[in-house]
Amino acid sequence: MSKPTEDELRPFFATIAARDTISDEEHRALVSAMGDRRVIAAGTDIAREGDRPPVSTLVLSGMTARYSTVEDGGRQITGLHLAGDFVDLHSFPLKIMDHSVASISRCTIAVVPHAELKHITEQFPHLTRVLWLLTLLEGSIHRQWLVAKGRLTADEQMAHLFCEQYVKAGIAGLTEGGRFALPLTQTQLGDALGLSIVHTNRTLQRLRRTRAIEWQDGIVQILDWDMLQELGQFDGSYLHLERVPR
Amino acid sequence: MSKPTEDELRPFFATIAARDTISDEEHRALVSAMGDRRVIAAGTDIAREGDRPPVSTLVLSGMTARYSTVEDGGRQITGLHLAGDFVDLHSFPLKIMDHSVASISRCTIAVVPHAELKHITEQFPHLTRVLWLLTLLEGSIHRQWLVAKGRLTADEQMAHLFCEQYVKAGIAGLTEGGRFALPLTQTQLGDALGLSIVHTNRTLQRLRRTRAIEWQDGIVQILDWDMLQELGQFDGSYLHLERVPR
DNA sequence: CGGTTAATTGACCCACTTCAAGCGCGGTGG
DNA sequence: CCACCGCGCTTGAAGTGGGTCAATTAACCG
Repeated sequence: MSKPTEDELRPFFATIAARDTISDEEHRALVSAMGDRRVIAAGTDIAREGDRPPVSTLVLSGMTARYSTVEDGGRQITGLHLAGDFVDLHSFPLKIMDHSVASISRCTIAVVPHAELKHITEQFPHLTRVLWLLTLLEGSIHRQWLVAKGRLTADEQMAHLFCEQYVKAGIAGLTEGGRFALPLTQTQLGDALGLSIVHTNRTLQRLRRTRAIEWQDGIVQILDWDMLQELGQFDGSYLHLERVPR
Repeated sequence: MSKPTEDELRPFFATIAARDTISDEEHRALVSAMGDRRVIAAGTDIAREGDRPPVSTLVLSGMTARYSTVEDGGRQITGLHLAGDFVDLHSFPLKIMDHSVASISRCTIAVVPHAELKHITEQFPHLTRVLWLLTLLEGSIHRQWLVAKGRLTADEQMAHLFCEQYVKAGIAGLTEGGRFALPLTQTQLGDALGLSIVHTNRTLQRLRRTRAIEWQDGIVQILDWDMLQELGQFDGSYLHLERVPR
């Protein structure tokens, strides 16, 4: 149990820096709002539907997913989160979780008490707008997933997801030579795409056969970014990668 | 051209009041932030993808939709908005529109300059959290649509959408005797559900045959709420209808 | 070395799409 | 006044993308 190091917080500040500049004072305010870091095993629920968490969770390393389940036992993953993502920052204004968040791999997380966030909204209006922005990026990604699920084929949708994860990892500084970690099982990938396992497997085989990507042992290697982007009709502008004063 | 009346703003304040209580001072701050009201014809774009709107738009009457288009010309509606909805409040922190918003029926709208919203974030931290909350409800609804699209059948999904629209209209005070306005064409309904027109039509016929709803001339009449809710596996908790201090 | 979980494959089925056509209605221009 | 058009809705028929069921293999693990 200890505060997260500046190094562990780098992906977080990188995701902010990709959209706006914050002052040293704002930076310090965020750092001092952090509670202790914690390591959690793969497959652990971080927050559950119906919870009223007194803290929000920042991912320092590893991958998490938000998901909901339906009556017949089906599961839909509605978001994938890596280091730098404030997975349930929205529980600060919303108060009650309307879905669950779980670790997918072993993760390091830091929690930020809602009382600290409240203090930020009272003392740092610009920083508040930046945090607000972070929660809205989520919504933007949700919309893109909706478009993909509603109007693209499974092949296009899967390519789109790989594009998105690659760009997101890049922002957080977690790519190297076109490689990044995607420690998902095919079942989980299918739950994110809203596809059956069988079809997920076959779609993935087709995608691999295009030689646009490789994916082994939880590591994706981009082989042909242009092709992948075209396959997925990917246009990253919904990720709002412009440094604009907010 | 004139400021919106208190009467026109009632649905807006009702959507807030369903989640939190705001002070008279906060109420006045919102009212005074409003710019002139405007009437726009059906089928008009209010904001377009790529725009950098200097204002956010509040719907006073009528229905609007947010949508994106894909390469083959397909359109996906990612949200439906009625009186009381702040359709592009998220453009305040995000700055750039990542999708378009259009009027579906003839609408009355009011615009709120971003400068006014900025002022609110500087002077009214609690009100800021409430506005933040409003933008997060959007995300919550997006997630629910994702779950429906990914894991429910077309019949379930359509029933779910009718449930959601009914509850949302109720919050805004726009229902009466189980009736509310839903001035969509079947094509638009299909675009919201991510279905073809033909299948939308047939799914709607099946739904009508259950006698859970009637839908004529843009007016929905709920006939059997329990059945509709069950058909759509609808649980409204994602709409966050709890008055909780934020 | 048995047990479990992830990935894979085959076979069959059905929910949803696409293509095509027809109908009713309101609007419009000659 | 009517012929014509476009749009929204509806229906039929045929095709297909993706689901379900079932079984096999491979890797890991205690």
